[in-house]
Amino acid sequence: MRILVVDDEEKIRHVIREYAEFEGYKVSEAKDGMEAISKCKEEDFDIIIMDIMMPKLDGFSAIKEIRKTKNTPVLMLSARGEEYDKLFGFEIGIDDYVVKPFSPKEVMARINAILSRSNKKEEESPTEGKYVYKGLEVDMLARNVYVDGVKKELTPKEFELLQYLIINKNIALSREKILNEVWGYDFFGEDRTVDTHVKMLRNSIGRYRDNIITVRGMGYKFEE
Amino acid sequence: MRILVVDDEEKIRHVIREYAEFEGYKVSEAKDGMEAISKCKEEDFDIIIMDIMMPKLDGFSAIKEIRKTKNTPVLMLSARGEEYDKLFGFEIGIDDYVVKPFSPKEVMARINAILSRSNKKEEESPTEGKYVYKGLEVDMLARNVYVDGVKKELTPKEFELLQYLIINKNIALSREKILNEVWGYDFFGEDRTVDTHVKMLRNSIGRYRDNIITVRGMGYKFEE
DNA sequence: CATATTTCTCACTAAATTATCACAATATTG
DNA sequence: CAATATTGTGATAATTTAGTGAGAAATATG
Repeated sequence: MRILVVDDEEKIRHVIREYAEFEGYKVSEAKDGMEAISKCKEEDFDIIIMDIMMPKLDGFSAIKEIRKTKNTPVLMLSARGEEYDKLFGFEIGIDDYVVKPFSPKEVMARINAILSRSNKKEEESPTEGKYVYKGLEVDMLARNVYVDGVKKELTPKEFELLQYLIINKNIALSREKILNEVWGYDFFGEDRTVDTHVKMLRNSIGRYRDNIITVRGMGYKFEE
Repeated sequence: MRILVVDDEEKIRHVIREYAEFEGYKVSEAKDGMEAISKCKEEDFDIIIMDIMMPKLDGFSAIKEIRKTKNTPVLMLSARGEEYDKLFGFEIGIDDYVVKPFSPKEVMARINAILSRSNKKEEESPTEGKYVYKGLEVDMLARNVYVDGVKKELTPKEFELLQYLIINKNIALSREKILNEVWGYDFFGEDRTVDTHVKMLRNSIGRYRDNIITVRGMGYKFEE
């Protein structure tokens, strides 16, 4: 089950993500209406959680646009009072709405309610559990890395980079994509930064350094 | 599974009873807050369905009173608009709510959702019994902590934090997640508060302080 | 309702991490 | 092979993060 959370506040997105992931949903985020539309073009979601007031493009307009091609259920978020009346008069179908500040439990209950109407089943994401390749062991939950039985202390970025490479093992990843996924869309630095972190990561994983392959002209990949 | 339906309208109570009994629940009724309180003293319910506006004692106050001794999940009923704002600002956890007029099916779906969630949680968390690691003994029921045989007096938060870390041992927990689970979703304070409590907890558990590992850029974990 | 305890925030410090740069090394191309 | 493009890497400055003591605020206790 995939959820798209659209809100300009990082904290809101995060809290919904936390709860939704706990219940086994796969969560994507967008920080405004424009981003929501493009994410919906890339991927099919089972439900969209959408704030009304956002920079660039507001929630109503975004839904209007998305609904031209898809019929994804929508749960609206709104600040107290804000647009309250419009919501009910809105000509496009909203499946439910919640007023901020909300309790995450409530939102989850509503998400579950909407989704149970159109039920499906989901898969396990490889982000959890342990990845083991020869003497390289990466515990995604505990955030531990062992090389031939020896625990290695990785910095947060090193770990997240390794995690991302492993999740996408055997796939060549551009620096840009790596920056977007590991650093976040709000990072506006050099793409050579990736190189430096790959260097450090390689140093941290000893003889498995060679499993991080340089893809010339593009970026890197982890190869088994 | 026992349900308590609290509403001053006989018709409402009746329709919920019909549906709930059909699904195998045992249903009790109360027609106002006072009656609800006394019924809860007599018997333990698995869930309470409670209207807000009622004669004698309203739903909020009744829940407040009941929650002093029990932690029964609550599904609130409310007329549209009525007390809407209060519901969200309500300091006592409501598990869900439904706006009248409602469809009985929807109410049943929500009841089932709440109950399956609360059952799950009990199974997953070994909150009962004792946790022993070397000379560290944590009695979850008695809320006692012994370090090498010496009893340590922890503050409530210290204990709950330790308990949560132990229940999730070997899992890296973000500050945010810790706040959500230990402090509750209605806590909107600093996430550095966790740090301070970790500091105090570490001081309280003597040589086992090192088992509470700092996960840089993320939070903490308890490691055996 | 005064006192004690607990909880939370803040400010400061020390330490770790990160990003960038410059240059070296290596690969690619004509 | 020389010229060019691309990646590797050491050094370092800037930034971020966690530990902590002090004290305010909230809560519990008698």
